This record gives sequence, structure tokens and C-alpha cells, in this order.
Amino acid sequence: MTRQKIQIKKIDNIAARQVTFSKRRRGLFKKAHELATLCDADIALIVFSASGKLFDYSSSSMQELLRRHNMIPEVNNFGQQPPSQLEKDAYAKLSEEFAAKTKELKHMRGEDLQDLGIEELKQLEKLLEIGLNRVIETKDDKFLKEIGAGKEKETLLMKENQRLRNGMVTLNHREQEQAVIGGSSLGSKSNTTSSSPNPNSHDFEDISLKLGL
Amino acid sequence: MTRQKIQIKKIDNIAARQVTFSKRRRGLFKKAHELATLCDADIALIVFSASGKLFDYSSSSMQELLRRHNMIPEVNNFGQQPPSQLEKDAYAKLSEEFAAKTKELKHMRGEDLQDLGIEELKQLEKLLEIGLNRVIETKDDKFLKEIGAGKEKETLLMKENQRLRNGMVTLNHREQEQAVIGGSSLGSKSNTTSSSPNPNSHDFEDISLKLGL
DNA sequence: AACTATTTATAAGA
DNA sequence: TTCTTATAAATAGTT
Repeated sequence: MTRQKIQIKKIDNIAARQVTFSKRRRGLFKKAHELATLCDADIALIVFSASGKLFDYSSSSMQELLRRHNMIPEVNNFGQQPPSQLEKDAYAKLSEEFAAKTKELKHMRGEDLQDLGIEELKQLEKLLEIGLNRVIETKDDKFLKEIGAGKEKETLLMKENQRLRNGMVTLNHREQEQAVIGGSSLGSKSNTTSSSPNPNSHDFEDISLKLGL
Repeated sequence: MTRQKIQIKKIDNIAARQVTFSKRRRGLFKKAHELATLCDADIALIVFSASGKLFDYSSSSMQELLRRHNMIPEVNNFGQQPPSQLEKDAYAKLSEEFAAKTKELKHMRGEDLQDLGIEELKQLEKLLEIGLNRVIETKDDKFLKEIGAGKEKETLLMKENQRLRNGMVTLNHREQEQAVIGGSSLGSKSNTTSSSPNPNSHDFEDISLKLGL
């Protein structure tokens, strides 16, 4: 593909094949990672070199991915050994909780919000505001410690100032929200169209979570 | 990569994300096939789109590949282990990821922040702001739909107004933050200690953008 | 491992 | 979706 175009067929020269394997493997994994990140896709990639060495990548839990994959008719039942029923149950339970946490985390990041009702969104907003304020507070504390005594006063003032603004903002926002509700001639029809969150559902539409990976 | 270089982070625009997904998915599968062919490697590639659609490729038998993979849990595990052990490994792995998610969730709620550095706190703050804005936006949309056509205009205006204020708030906050930093006689000690608990990750150059945006 | 001349992949735009 | 096109990336052959 560069100094000269090549045919896509097995490379005869062993050394050259190994070199190409290394280069292209890196490229492939990089591309997989980019696709997963850019498009929020879940990807599992398994590569065995001709000599049997394993390389793998998974955008999230390889276990979960394979498990999901397993549930799809096309390529099902691999590695079947019936563990004990107890183990299955334990794993299934943990897996469910894992899925629920993943979903919750997505919601906090502002993703997959369509299935939430207004009440749920309000609660979520509150939660986020609280979390945000705590984070800011903690961050400011650390700033103070790093800055030291010299600029302490000024910084404290600024911090306080910031906190005030932040508080006012929140208040303003709330007021406005109320205004919107009150302004509508509908009154309290907003009865949480109750989209049941259903943490245990089998639709694994949401997975992936790349924070801190 | 072409008309303009892009950052490797989740594409916000949904349509654009889908288009990119289609294009890159094709490219990825092509590359996988080329590597398998050129270097006589065994490859299994599983991709779930964000909407849950499955795409997969395997240079040979997916079953066989996965079985082999199953037999090599982490790194070079010669000597087969009894199924129970494999199950335990899977459980342990999932459990680990579960713990990581739990911790992250705590952080987003503003708990257990002491172990985070300033840079991490900043990223977290950004993440929370983005999530909060998205939640508010979604909530507003739902309000609009419930309120109906009668008051639509006014509501839209109020919503817009609110959005503007919110935007300004964020900006103000950022400015202030910068002011605090600038005011300190310390430079910014960006440490970027990307803590990554993911056991499967391979080193890519652009890990720094993971937390992104 | 590095170096480049080319080939590929692909972001935007239509 | 598909095509086009300007550019960014990947990489084959070489050192």
C-alpha cells in the first residue's frame, strides 16, 4: 500500500509477514479503539498470530460482549460447560447490576435520556447539581492547599464569589423552570409519563463506558 | 482524517455519528480481513452499534476462536484450568469492573473525591456540566411537548432564555476558575495521571482524550 | 526502529 | 445512502 501496492494474499516471506503483522495489528487495534470512542460502539477484537500468540481488545467488558453476542442466534454457544446453577445465578445477578450501573452512569452523562420521565429528569438534574457543587468545592479546597498562604485571601474571596454566582444560577434556573410550568395552561398534567427505568431489562442497548479506562 | 483532522472523542451529532460508524466499520472489517489474509492470523471481530445492532467477522470459526480465547483468560495461561476456575475468573473480572463503575458513580455524586487530583476533578466537573446541560435540555424538550401548542411560543422563548443564561453561567464560571488559577503564583501543574483500571486496554497514543470534551 | 513514497482511509459537503 | 474530493493516516519497501 505504499512504496508499492500489494495483493491481499498470504505473505510468503516469514520475516516480512511478521513485520507486517506487527504493523497492521497495531493499526487495527487503533482503528477499533477509534470506532468505539467516536461512535459509542462496543467492540471486541481477538487476534491470534500465526504462531498462536493472543492479542485482544475490548471497548468495555469482553465478558459482557461475548455474553451478549452469545445471545444472538448467529454465533451462539461457544465454550459450553454448565457451571453450577449457583454460579450462573450469581453471575447473572452481578451482570444485571452491572448493566443497571452502566445505565445510570450514562444518564448522569446525559446519554440515553429519552426513556426517562420529567420527574426522573428533575431528580437527575438535582443529583447532578449536587455532585457538581461537591466537585467544585473539593477542587477549590485542593486549589487552596496548592496555592498556599500567600494568595489565600484573594483566592478565598474568589471562591466565595464563585460559589455565590453558582448558587444564584441554580436559583435562577429553578425560578425559570417554575415559571415555565406555571405559565402553561396545563397545570399539573405533567404526571411523569412514567417510563419505567426497569434496571433489569434485557435490552442491553446501553453498554460501554469509557471513563477512566 | 481528511477535510479536517478530528479528535477521537464521541461524536455529538447523531447523524454524523451514524455516518462515521458506517464508514469506519467498513474500514475496520476490511483491515481485519486483510490482516488475517496477509499474515495468516485468526481474527474475531464483534461490533455492537450504539443502537445495539450486531456486526461481526471471523477469519475462521467464531466458535473455535472464542473457545480458544476462553482457554486463555488473561496472559499466557498454559495448562487448562477446570471450568470452575474459568468461571471464577470471569466473575472476578466482572466484579472488578463493577467496582470501578461504582466508584465512578460515587465520584459523579460528589462522594469519595479525596483521592482525586485537581486535573481529575476538573475533568469530572466538565463531565458533570455537560451531563447537567443535556439533562436540562431533555427535560425542557419534554416540557414543551406536554405543554402543547397554546403556549408554545412563550415557552420556547423562555427556554431559549434559560439556555442562554445557562451558557453564560458556564462561561462565567470557567472564567472565574481561570482567574483563580492565573491569580495563584503557581503555574498549572497538570499531571494527567490517567488512572485506568481497564485490564484489557492496549496502549494507544491518544488515551488522553478518553475523558474528552 | 526509522524513513518516505504511495496507497488507503475518511471528514465534509453535495 | 452514495459520491466526490481534499487531506490525514497507514504502511510496503528500504536503510
